Amino acid sequence: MNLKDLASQLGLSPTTVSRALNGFPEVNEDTRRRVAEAARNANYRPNARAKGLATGRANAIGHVIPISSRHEIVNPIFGDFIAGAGEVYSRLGYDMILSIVDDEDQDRAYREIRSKGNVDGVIVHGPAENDPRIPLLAELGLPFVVHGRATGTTLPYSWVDVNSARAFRRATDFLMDLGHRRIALVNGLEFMDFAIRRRRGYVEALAERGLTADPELMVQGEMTETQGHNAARAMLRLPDPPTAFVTSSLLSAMGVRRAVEEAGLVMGRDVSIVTHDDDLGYLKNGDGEPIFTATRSSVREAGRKAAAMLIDLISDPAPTPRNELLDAVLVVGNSTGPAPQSKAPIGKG
Amino acid sequence: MNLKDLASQLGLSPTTVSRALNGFPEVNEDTRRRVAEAARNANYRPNARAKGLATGRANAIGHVIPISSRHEIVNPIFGDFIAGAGEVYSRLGYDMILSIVDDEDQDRAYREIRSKGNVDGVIVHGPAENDPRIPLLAELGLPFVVHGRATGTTLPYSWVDVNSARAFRRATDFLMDLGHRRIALVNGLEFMDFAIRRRRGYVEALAERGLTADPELMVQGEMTETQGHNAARAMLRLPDPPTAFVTSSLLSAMGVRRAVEEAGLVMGRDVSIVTHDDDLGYLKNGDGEPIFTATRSSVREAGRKAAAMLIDLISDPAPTPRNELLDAVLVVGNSTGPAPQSKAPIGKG
DNA sequence: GCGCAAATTCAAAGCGCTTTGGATGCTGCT
DNA sequence: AGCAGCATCCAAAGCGCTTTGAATTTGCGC
Repeated sequence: MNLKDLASQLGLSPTTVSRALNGFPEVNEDTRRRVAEAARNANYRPNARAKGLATGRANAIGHVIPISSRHEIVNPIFGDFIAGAGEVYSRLGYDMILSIVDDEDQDRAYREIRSKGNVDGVIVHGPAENDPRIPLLAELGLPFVVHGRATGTTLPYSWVDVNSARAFRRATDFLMDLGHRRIALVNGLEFMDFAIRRRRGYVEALAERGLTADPELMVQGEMTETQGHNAARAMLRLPDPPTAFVTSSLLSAMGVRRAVEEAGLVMGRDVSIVTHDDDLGYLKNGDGEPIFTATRSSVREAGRKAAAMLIDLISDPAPTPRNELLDAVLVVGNSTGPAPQSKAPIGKG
Repeated sequence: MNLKDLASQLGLSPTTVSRALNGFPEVNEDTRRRVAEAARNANYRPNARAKGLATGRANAIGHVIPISSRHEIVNPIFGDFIAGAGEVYSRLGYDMILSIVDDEDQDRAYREIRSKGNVDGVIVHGPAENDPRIPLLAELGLPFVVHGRATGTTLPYSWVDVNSARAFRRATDFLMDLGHRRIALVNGLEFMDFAIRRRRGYVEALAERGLTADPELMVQGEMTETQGHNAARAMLRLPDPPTAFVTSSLLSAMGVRRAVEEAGLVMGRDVSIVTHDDDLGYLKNGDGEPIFTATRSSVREAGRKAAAMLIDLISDPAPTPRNELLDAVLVVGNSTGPAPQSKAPIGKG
């Protein structure tokens, strides 16, 4: 069932039917009703490709997921981001096109997307420092919104990001207020922009109180349970072990907790943990009362915001870069408590 | 830069250029080379919409992700499945179109997809018992492959699935071989097909040794850390607590472990755990030696298989249903050991 | 009853590609 | 020389929609 069929079935021209369905003013209200009803009955849906060809708009947004051996980006947060964005897309009649692209092929992939013309814009995931995709997309003239920011980029561009530095500064401050001085950082890979900012927030908070970050207490890596476990186990064996941890993900925090318990210590009493929590659908920080004290910011919400921003950008004839900085809230759970009195570890002065 | 431009730039007709690029035989090899080179230099890429319109094929596969209040399917395994499928798509020149659709709208969504004509086929995710999508898609004549199966469906259809029943039978057998008799099941939601099969495998294994499944030792729910924790905590307080757990996901298993440790018990000695492990990129069951004894089957691999199967199905003019049953392997980690001698719990019985 | 503007409707072109059904030239054979 | 057969190439139609420009109808003031 196509436009022509529908039109001839109604005894109208395709022109009129098209206009009736697309809400143009120059069509009689009676006719419009008739058309709408016939379309509904016939279960008519305009062919997306033809529509796209005719209008020049694809009504679709692209997401390019880099995948590589360097870092496994089949990221737990990706699903939630997509879900948030998807809500907006389906509400506004957009399709979402996903491309899984090898890291080295990114340049080619974006150019191809551009010339294939099946999307009106793209969302950039997981920006790194000086991310080359930003100048590339600007050059290609393809509208885009970055989920995160890219330190070092001078070009203006649109983004939605969490105030990572601020979140980690608050987390660190919170621990210092509780008397902690040896605070470890279990971070994501530090070529990723968010990880850079988180470390900065952590380092600055320490510095403000005259402390310097101890390299032995900072690790970076894939944010997995194992990472947290390995890092914490090693650190807790140091001569002067940390009394608190700041971690970049709930999974890492869970790993830290396991190491804490294996060491015969009690979380929230002997060792405190503050984690960042992306508030994922399937990885909740407890239902109701939080398990971990955390800086929380919903990735799904970020997905919604980014999608809405991009569509806004696309429909604006002379778009100027937009951006939105989301603040994480600090929720207090059972993983934090006052620093243990420094009955200094045995054997230490 | 479009076909016409490229053609006139080469002094050829669009027809010839099209044929040259698409590998038709009736074009001179010299011409073909010239065309190919010019296309490369101009960074020419055929417009996907126009091509689709002309050929009637979309060169895209749809994935409809149901999202609902009933169950949060922003599923941790989804990302990995997509990654696997995406590899195949990009290799074969297909796009992946994701639709996030409200549960109640599924019927409408599939019909819409059908008539919008922007995909050549779809992958069905998370089939439930008697899943209505299967007859619907068959009726619509839209090629599809199911990730999983749908108990109760009589129509033949194509699927890729893990032998869940067998995996859980083996897991249960393994524990019984170690002497366990009180074995709990922490399962996914039992309107999902995989959960039904897992329970069946578990129940059958018990029955084969003359045991009947104790309803008190079976729970179903979202497979989260909290679920595992809550379930295990409750069960470990029973007068006759389980000595072993079979869980449906690594996250649940992590929750069970936490409850075990909170109860002052040792995993692998006092309480054994076998879990199913989807071998996700960011949620590894240890690196190298497994943490948990597990039935392991890569969801990413399943994604690859399903994608390849669907494309195969699409290109076959008279497709007959295909299917592929993957077997999970049992990997032995540190979470299992002989059942403790029944020096019944202190203060009990 | 006439002219003009507003309200409706339509025919046809065009989006960028593929594909059908010829053209055109050339070779080799009779 | 004449023709079949092959290798190449091309013009034009068509995919299903939107949109431009024009035609037709209607309403209204005089």
